[in-house]
Amino acid sequence: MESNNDEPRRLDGRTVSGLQQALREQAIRAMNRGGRSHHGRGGGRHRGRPPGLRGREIGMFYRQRAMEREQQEELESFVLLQPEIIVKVQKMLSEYDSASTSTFRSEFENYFKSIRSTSFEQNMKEKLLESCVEQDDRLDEKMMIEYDEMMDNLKFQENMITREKLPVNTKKEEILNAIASNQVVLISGDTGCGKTTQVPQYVLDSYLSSGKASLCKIFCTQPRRISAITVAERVAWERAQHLGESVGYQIRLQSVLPHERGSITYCTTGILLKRLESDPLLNGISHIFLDEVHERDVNTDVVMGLLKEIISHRPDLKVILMSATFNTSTFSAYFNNCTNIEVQGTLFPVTEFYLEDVLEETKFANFPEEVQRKRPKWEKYRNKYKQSDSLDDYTSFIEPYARSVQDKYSKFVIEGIKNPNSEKINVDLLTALIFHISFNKPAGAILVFLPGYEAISKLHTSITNSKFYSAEKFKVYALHSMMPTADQKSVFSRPPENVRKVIISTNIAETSITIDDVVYVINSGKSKMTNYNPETKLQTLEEVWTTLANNKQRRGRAGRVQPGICYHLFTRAREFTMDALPTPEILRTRLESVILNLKMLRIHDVAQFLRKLVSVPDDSVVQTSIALLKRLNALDEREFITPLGLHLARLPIDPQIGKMILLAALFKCVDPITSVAANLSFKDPFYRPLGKEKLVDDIRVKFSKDTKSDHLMAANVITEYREEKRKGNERSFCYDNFLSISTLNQLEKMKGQFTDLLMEARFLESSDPTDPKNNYNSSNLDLLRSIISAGLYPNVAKVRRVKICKRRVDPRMDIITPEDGRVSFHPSSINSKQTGFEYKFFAYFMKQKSTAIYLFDTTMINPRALLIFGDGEGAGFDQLGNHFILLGDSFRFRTNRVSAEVILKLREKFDELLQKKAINPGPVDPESEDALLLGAITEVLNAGRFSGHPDYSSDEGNVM
DNA sequence: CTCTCCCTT
Repeated sequence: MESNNDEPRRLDGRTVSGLQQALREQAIRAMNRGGRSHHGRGGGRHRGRPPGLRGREIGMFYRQRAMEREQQEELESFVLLQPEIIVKVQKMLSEYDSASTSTFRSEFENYFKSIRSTSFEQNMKEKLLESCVEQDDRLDEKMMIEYDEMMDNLKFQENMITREKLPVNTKKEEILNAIASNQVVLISGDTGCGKTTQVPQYVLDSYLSSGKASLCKIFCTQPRRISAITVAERVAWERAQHLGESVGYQIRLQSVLPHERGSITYCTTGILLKRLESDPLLNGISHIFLDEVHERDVNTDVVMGLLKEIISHRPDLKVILMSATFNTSTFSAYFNNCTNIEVQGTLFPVTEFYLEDVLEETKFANFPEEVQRKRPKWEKYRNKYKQSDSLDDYTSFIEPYARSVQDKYSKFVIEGIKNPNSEKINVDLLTALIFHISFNKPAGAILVFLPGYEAISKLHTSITNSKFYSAEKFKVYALHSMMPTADQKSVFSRPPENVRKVIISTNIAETSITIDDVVYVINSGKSKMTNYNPETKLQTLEEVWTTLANNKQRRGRAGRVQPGICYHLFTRAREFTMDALPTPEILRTRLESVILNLKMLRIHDVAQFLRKLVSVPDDSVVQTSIALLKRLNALDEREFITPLGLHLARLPIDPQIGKMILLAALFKCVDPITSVAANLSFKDPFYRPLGKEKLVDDIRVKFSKDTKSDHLMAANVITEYREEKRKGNERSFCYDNFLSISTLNQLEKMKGQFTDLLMEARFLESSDPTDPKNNYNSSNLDLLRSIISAGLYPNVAKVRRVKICKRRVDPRMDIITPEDGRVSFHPSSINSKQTGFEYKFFAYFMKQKSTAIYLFDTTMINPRALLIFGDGEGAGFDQLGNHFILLGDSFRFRTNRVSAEVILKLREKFDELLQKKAINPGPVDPESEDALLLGAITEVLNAGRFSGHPDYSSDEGNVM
């Protein structure tokens, strides 16, 4: 350890130890004053400016120096352990040092070694020998009889009349022939053509009727849980059966499985991917349907890449890709130019209008002044102005188009579209158009697509405040994943006659929520999309123009019951510039989980595999993700999966959160931490109904109970929910607190799944998250914080200042991370409402840049926990001879030699313990040396709690 | 001073 080097150095004529002593005293005095400490900032001799500077240069010099100083101070903190703790912990550690090392638990070793040493190819070859499907004559006969019975069923026959009218039915024979004579077939057709419900049935029925049902086991993947269920229900209904006979579904934590053979299972793509981990050849499955491949979600892209390899080892496996009708050549080309059968026909025709038509029809001419304010120079440094096009650009873009249509439209329309503000979302225009339709067009619901919460909120207010609005004549719904309406049935119900239903929605209504009675669609042409910037390593959420594919999908939502109308609120000129398709998700996201899961499949050269996907992610993103996995110790230097990595890969959760629940098992605080993990990996149980934002924020703060933690707030919510449920009170509890029952139930189920898996991996002895055996430390708040930070590490931020403003409700905060500089708590985080903190450090999971870099969920952390559970290049002396200890690449803590020694030793030993536990999983025996180590860690953490003892508390400094 | 969306035997 560097700090062991006690070689005295001379600095300004003082000995190192003397200077240290002086600095320490100065630091302690500063802390006693309760202010921000300015300890150890060079002596007066160094303050002078270089000679020869003049005028402005002098100012620049001081400004520069102040900035540098501030920057260093931002990242520097102070930590000292109490002497009595040091003695105690050193004693514990010396006993621990003599302890024996651990060996592999044998069954785990075999499994681990097979994963590291075999390849994906080899594994498939081995699995091929294990099983093959054999025809079962008796089963075939039994199922043929059942099939005949089904065909005689009147209900089945009645349903068949409707089924035969579906467009896909015209291609039934062609499809069956293509599947029979090709291993891979692409079927394309638009919404409503019937491909999802019918094609798997065509295949199944052909096997049933030819007496080969035992050779048919169909899986059909869906990108969404809901569609897997609803499609399965629909298909069972068409067959006049119940779910669980020839049709079933499987989604996470919920399934109704059909008969083992001669059946169709609708499942999510994630389920198939998980199954591939243990069953890479999909043994027993005869047909895989991949539905909605055009959506290009990560899972579908990865499954396509895997299937491409699998089919050569499974010549009897049939793969059927199903897609909308755009971009089909991409998929066909990907599978060696496979046959593409295109199904013509869809729902009802939809007439399209564009902004210029809408202006003409509504006579709307009221766009804001077109002249853009000449910007002061400094504004170009502010993000929000950066991406807006200049007026000149817009003019040269719209002029040619405006000229080409000037004879077809009124002058005010041409002037309107020449105004660049006509491309911004205009609530007045939207409101005018909605009332125009309502009062002048035949009955039918109106669906408005807007980018996000803010626009929905504004339009909702504008409509309901309008003089044309009345509650008797209108039923207005806002649809957003965070609003209760998205979970309720009311939005589907048809309103009484003469009542106009208006739905204002995000793109949730593009695919996830289908409202049948929509006849009018208003497409703002905007949507929000996350992106990942490999250079800044930041996830962003940006408002973007929709693509032609989005427009088509939105348009189609108007034609489900009758011919419809779609109003696009952009010009035909703008449409011409729009992209054909959205960027595939795999190009917009981080890849840690994908990579770890590929490693589980024994694909060692992940980068090479990813290069074979339909869309190849940027290599720098792959490398960044691998680097993080190495840092988490999930991969070793040669990028092989480690024992820890293997445990993390088996958990259905991000590796960082997986690490958190493994630690919770070791530290016996399973209930709250699995709550945190479920919450982070699924979704927030709080609704945010329109107009209730402040109320919900207050309730969140109430649930946080002064923990200064969004994570523990969520854990408190789950605990209280469970308690209320026990009393039979859950409905009113959820209603009063804007909570989603279905989300809370799913979170509870996920917790159970985590503990099941932890027990299976032998980290726990009880699979009940609430079992006292799993929760000896669950009320130790500081420990809970530490486990959260250990999991989320290296996601650390530091609050430098909290300033209470008279004019604002929430205080202003000065927060930084080493990678990003200035960041902010997201306004929905309970910590954005706090007026002071006991510690300056915060762990976060989600960081996203929109109008600022926001941390969405944060927990205040004892910096000692970060030092023990984090990483860094150790410790040493700075130029002034002060001891310091490093956290990560940038944070630096001033300390003394013994404190540094103890902390680094704990860090090292804890890493060892985790690795030891990974190869020999098991709970920590309270009598063992491991318990001694955990005890020592707990000791240091507890002693570091803010205790009103400023001499020895760590760098909490009571940020105010 | 704010919240596209989806998912894991």
